[in-house]
Amino acid sequence: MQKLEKRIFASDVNESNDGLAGYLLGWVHEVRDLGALVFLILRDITGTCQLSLRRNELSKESLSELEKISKESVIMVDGVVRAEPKSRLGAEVKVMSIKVLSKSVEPLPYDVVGKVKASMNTRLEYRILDLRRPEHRAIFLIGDTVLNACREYLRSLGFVEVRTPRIIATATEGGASLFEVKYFDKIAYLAQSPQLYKEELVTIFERVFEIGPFFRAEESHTRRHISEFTSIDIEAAFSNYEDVMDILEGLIVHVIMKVLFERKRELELLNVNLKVPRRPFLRITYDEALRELESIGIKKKWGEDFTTEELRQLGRKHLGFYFITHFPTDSKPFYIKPCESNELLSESFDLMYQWLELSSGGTRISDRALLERRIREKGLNPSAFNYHLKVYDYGMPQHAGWGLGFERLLMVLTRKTNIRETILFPRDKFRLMP
RNA sequence: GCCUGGGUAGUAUAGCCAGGUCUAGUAUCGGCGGCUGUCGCCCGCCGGACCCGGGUUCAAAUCCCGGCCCAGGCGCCA
Repeated sequence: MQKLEKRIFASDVNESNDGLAGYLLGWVHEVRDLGALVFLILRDITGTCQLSLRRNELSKESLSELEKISKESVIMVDGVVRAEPKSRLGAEVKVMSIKVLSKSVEPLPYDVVGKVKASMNTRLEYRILDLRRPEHRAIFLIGDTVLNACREYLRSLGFVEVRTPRIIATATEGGASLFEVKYFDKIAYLAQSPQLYKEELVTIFERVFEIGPFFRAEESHTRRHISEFTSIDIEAAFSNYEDVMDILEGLIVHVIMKVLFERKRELELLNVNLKVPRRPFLRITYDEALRELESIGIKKKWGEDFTTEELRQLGRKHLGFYFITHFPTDSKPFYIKPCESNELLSESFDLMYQWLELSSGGTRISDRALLERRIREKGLNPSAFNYHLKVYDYGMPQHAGWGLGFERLLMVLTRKTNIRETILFPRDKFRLMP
């Protein structure tokens, strides 16, 4: 087949390109065979477009290629873009020749067009077909913009991107929920957070961030938990919880503006009407949240973390993004700094979107003696943290930071209610494949 | 870890509670045929399924027990 020199993308197939000649590459999304006239919907990275083929105008070779066509086959066609009022899209490609580059099997185990519903299990079993649906692919195109916008924003504030180990010798935040791995003749663990490393690294770079996968061996089986997730983490020297809350707010706003600008088409595909939230985000304290719950008849013992039902109630009241601050010190990990005015409270916060926890952070303890005390109070063994504690002897500035769940943020931005939809290949207690 | 619900063609479902009329219905899908403007094309014919094992019963997709698998909720967390 002779190839015209210019590749035309699906998004080029519109009225203003009437007369444009070239070739198209992509996957057969749909086939509508009317006999003498055949319509194919072609899908490429830019979207879908319609191809029209008249059997009596095709060569013998192209006709035999056309007989091989099946949904999801990879094809190449030569053709011309035509403004076409008879097509609802206003334009189509009049095909001169067609070649099947890679034939797909029939029947496919999964309906890419979406005429028939698929269960979450089927979708994940055939994830690579599931992702071919434009509205599923759109989630990850938005995700790409989110990651880019995060890097752009944090670097603009002087943060340095770092990479810390995924394979660690001991727990960072308590003993539970770690995956064991065989490490030569030793037992090691998969990191559940970069917490201690990023704190140490502020003594080198002052401001660091890391975007990467972390692992939690939680028994959770819910729509918002997976065992391998992506965390966006920052840590900043000479800063407290309020400083990093401002950064988090600014990041969310920047990300949303960027997504609105770069991913209009994807947002439309997902039918999402995204709005830039107004700053500053609402901030309520733990004690205020407790009073709000009490006013609707939920009495809660002071000191405990919120249950899911309580968060749902708070989320009903506070739509959109908001912070809950000043959690009881004992409900937080050992490295969170207690308030100087009241040691029972901590300089901590969670960023919420309605009832979903997106991020949690705070001012960290920068004094070694206090940190050791808190480790002990948490029932952990300080000697397990020897390497970390030593760092506090070498000049440790006040610092603060947070960790933001990337997939959860993506859930919020794409209005998805199951986190498995916002990660390409989810891992949970029951799923290790594909 | 605890609790709840579910498993019927490739996919998604009806049927199950109240066992027989289920030779298991429908949609999509696949095969064949027809169709020159479809756009979730349409029309006709054909094809394909009761998770596994045991039990109850004259009779089991349906009831009971065990197993496997899946979905969701709680606690915990991002």
